[in-house]
Amino acid sequence: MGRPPCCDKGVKKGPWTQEEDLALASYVKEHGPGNWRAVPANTGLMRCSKSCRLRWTNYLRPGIKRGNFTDQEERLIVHLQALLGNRWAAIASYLPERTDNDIKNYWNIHLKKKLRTIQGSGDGATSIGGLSRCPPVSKDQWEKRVQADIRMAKQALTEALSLQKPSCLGDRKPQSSGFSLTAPITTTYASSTENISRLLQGWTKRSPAAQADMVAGGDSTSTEGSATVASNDGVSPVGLPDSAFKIEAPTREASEPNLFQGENKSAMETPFFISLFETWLFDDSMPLDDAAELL
DNA sequence: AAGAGGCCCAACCGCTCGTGG
DNA sequence: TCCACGAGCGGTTGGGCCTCT
Repeated sequence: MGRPPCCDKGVKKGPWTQEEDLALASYVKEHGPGNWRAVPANTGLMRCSKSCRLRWTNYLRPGIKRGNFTDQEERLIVHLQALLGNRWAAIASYLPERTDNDIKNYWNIHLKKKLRTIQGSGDGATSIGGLSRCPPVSKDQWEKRVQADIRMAKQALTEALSLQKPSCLGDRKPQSSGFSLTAPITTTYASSTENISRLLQGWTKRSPAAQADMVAGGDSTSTEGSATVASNDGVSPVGLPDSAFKIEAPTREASEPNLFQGENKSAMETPFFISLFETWLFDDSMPLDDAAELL
């Protein structure tokens, strides 16, 4: 398996120029993302395929929001990181408009520091959502605070998603029988030629038929992670096909979130965890401790 | 004003996974 | 079943910019 042979020799490295960006964007607009290996050859870019993909995914892709993270986004990241570990692509799938790279950077630069401060002031106990579970305030106070944080995060997430497809979020409560619509969707423009073509045509509204088409059509090239991120210019999460049940998530057995780091990235075997997670994330009435117990 | 140090982001590297032959 | 290859992910780093002294 080794490294791809594309990054060896004769490839340009370093910052991208405007011309290169233009060439890449034009190519993707015409052909859609994917088949990155063909990009350098067809555009004349002296970049390796990986570099092209990265540039597109993290910078050129439409719908990327740049700049400061909002409080809600920050909290959502903290909570998701506590649950999923350093699975930035998975976390990014819950944050439309943000790339995994952005989230990763933001975590490493800002949040890690913040959490260290928080935990440093506490007893360093296991935290959920980055908040010490043994804070100096009373448990009730602390729980309320956490609930408020979660509610804000949920609101931000809901807004982000509903901006793009309100109809799909009518019932946000996850169904116990399986996966809900609030989950990250694995079919997205970033990995779908069809979607990117549509997206670049500036479509902002999709008919139910088109949405159904996307779901039914599936996307053989879609995988997970950053590719699941929808843009803010019209692409939105859609109904989830069974085949899309590939979200990366820790297994139920793992009780310590950070143990998830570096573990096998195989597809999740059961919707159980996701269901629980979403229950926790979206159910105002679920006490944090209960959720933690369940996890 | 200028140098040092820190911060931040874009990009790269190396590994793993998925898929097709 | 095995192997090769393309794609994706997470960790790390280079270097520009900003702040402090």
